[in-house]
Amino acid sequence: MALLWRDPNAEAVRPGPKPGLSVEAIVDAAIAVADAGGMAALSMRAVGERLSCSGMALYTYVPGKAELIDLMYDRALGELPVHYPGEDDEWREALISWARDTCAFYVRHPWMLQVSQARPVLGPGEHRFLETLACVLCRTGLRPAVLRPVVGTLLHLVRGCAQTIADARWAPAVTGTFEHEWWYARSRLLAEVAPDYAARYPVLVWLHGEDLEESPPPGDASLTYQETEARRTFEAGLAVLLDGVETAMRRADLP
Amino acid sequence: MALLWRDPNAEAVRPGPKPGLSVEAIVDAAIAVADAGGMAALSMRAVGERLSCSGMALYTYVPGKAELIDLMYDRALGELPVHYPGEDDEWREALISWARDTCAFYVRHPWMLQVSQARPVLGPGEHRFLETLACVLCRTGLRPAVLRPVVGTLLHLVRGCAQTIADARWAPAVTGTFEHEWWYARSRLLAEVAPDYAARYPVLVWLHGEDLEESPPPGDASLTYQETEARRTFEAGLAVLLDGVETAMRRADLP
DNA sequence: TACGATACTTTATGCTGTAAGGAGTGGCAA
DNA sequence: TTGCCACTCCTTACAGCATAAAGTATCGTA
Repeated sequence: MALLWRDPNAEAVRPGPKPGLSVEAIVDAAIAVADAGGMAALSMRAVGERLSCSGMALYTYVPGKAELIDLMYDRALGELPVHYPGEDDEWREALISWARDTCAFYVRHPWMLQVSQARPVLGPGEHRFLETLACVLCRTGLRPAVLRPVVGTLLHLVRGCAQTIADARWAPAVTGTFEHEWWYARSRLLAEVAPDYAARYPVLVWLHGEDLEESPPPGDASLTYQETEARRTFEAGLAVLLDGVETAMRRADLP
Repeated sequence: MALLWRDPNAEAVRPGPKPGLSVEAIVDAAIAVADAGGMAALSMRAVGERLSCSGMALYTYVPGKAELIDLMYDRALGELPVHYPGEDDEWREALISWARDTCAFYVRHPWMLQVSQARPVLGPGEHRFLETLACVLCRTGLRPAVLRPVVGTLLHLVRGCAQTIADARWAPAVTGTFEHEWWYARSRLLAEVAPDYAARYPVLVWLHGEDLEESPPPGDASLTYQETEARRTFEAGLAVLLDGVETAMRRADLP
């Protein structure tokens, strides 16, 4: 896709009325729409409205919605940092920083998680993004064949956690109820409809402690229980994963 | 949601014409539609067509599309196995079996991955599913506080890999091109549009070897390159993660 | 000045979920 | 037996979606 790799400065003088818009402006507006209302709110009309023109006007600059989404995807990735400095033996700290930045990024732009990876976008933004991760990972000294699955696993963890956090934040807006109200109503309904709960799911009850029955535990009051739990999963899961990478390094006789 | 926990055998005799449909039949038909055409093809009219009735007839049995999706989600989870036998010290094998079954399940029903987790469904199917995983994990002897993030991380890995595999399988149907054609066209385009590729992304080139330039490596010919890579990520990523769990067990002075 | 390319609009088509209202069915009380 | 009415299912309608097609306004250039 030539649009992805186009040079924004190359402008040809052509007959006809001056363009009132630009691909850049359209992509930015589309990102703003998707950030505010999610992928579901991203319609050509909505983007056009933000730019004070009809939805059809966009088709002059962009072939269709699919291509616009590709452009949004690649452009948004550009806001991520590129360098994670540090010595080779500090790869773990760098990787944790990378993961936190990337997770926060996906939470900021949850619609990114709904872009199909069926045919990777292959734009400069995605390449830059993967190059950054590869740079950090190659400090471990592991071979490409070992690192490649680690790349995928890290991405799955980061994206999964970001998805959960984003879902938790959207929930009140979508369902119209706050978490504690919903939680209270559901647990009461559950006790009514499945009175033998503790007997049917003993291990689950053990695993979650009393969470399903009592109110959310104290913590950062600005975060929902779901989000707190998702962040715990992120930090602890990342630590477990990196422990596994260290095991692989030990097996390969690396420091 | 009482519909989720309803007893299918409890039938009340009521006036009026005999119902020609049932919630079960509708949910099954909806699952079949979504399996065949993805979440995008799941419309009330499409489900009605499969049952030889209008889309509006479904509203007699189900309050709306959202509730139907919840029912589909919970019912589909019922087809997963519940028991993963073995001694306590064979938890690793059991967990790998669980992960493979679950990944294959999500690949069979990719629409499951698009069901929002904003407000968990809380039906019997989901509880059974999580109880199964908890049963396998508690064999490690680790404490709930340690295991809970492992549950989340495992789910993220399995779902992420399944998503990638499902995307790879859908790609030809959606884009109309086979993987090798698409790959060939894109790499030619890439070389044209970014001639300095190897200089701009040196570490990425190192990480992927010559993948971006040569044809897919030999392997199971029935699988696409993308899917092969996704399966490698799954197996190797799972191994790394379980190595990390073993590290945690060693720290806790467990066998 | 006239041409023709470009920018943008309006209109139309066929999808979507679902609200509203109408027609037919059949168990039960009178 | 008759009438009632809860119930099932249908048709119609509406707003919103992507986008194809056609029409109009603008402006560099011959």
